[in-house]
Amino acid sequence: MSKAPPPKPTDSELEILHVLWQHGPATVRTINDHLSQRRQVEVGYTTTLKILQLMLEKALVRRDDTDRSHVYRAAVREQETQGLLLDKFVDATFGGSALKLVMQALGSRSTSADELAQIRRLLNDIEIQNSTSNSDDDDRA
Amino acid sequence: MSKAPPPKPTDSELEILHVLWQHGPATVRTINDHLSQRRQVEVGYTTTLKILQLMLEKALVRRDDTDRSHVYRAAVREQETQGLLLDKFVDATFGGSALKLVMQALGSRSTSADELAQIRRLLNDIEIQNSTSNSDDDDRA
DNA sequence: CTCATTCTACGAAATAATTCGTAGTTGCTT
DNA sequence: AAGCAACTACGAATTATTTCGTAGAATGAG
Repeated sequence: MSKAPPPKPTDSELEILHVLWQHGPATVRTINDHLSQRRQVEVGYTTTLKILQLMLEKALVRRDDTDRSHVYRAAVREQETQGLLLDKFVDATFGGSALKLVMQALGSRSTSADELAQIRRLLNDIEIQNSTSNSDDDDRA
Repeated sequence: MSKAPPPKPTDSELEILHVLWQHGPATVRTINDHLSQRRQVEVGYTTTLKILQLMLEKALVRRDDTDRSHVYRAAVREQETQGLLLDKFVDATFGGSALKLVMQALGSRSTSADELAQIRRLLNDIEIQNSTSNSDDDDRA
């Protein structure tokens, strides 16, 4: 019983994870540069450092401190983390209904024909999965 | 230029808004009872009161203080609020891609055939809207 | 070697959210 | 009228997050 699952990252932590997911392992300097670019206001170097140190304690990142400039890398997967956050968000905001979420996401927003097509494809895949895994669940397309 | 848009509600505030959206205007006592039921741990009465007072300042609720027990009601609409929260969430978690959000929501989750059908219907509606509002935008299905 | 630069560690301030205790008021019951 | 119960207002403790300054160690240039 030693493994606590990594906790929900905060907003700042998530921003850093995005950088790591996109660019791979990086030093504080590099991460801070990316962060400063994406923002209107610069981020202090030690701010980024501090957050990374906290993330290390929370096991959201790992670090290689062989060199003087430590190299951090994400310790949680992008999809899993997004899934975790999504679960909480759906519960808090849509009372647990993923359907409502999807309706809201598609409804109040301009979605391109391309995206709609992709979603359609996904729906097909899911229905195929459902019917093959569940032999008698036979709804026609 | 006096109207600031109501700010993003916090988690607790959202929980209270859910109660108000579902049950309509209510006293602190009533709201607190609902909250306590949905939780494993009871919520202190004054905790709920305090949050409602803050929500009043933020203009997330209005209150009728005619009677000694003030009656609170939501001052923001459910759909608009959910849309606001969704926007921020999509930005923070999926880099602004609603598509990724929908894929994740549908993909890593068991969605019933019924829900899938509803989403299909929604997709159809959207495509119809797209093609009728935009005369020359004629993409075949 | 000495100095300037770059790095880590850490303390601490600022802000926000959540929680609850206490004081004081109002209204009802006996 | 006296007392009890319920209500509002408000201060304050607690926790989490974000921010940054400063100290001290390591590195590299001259």
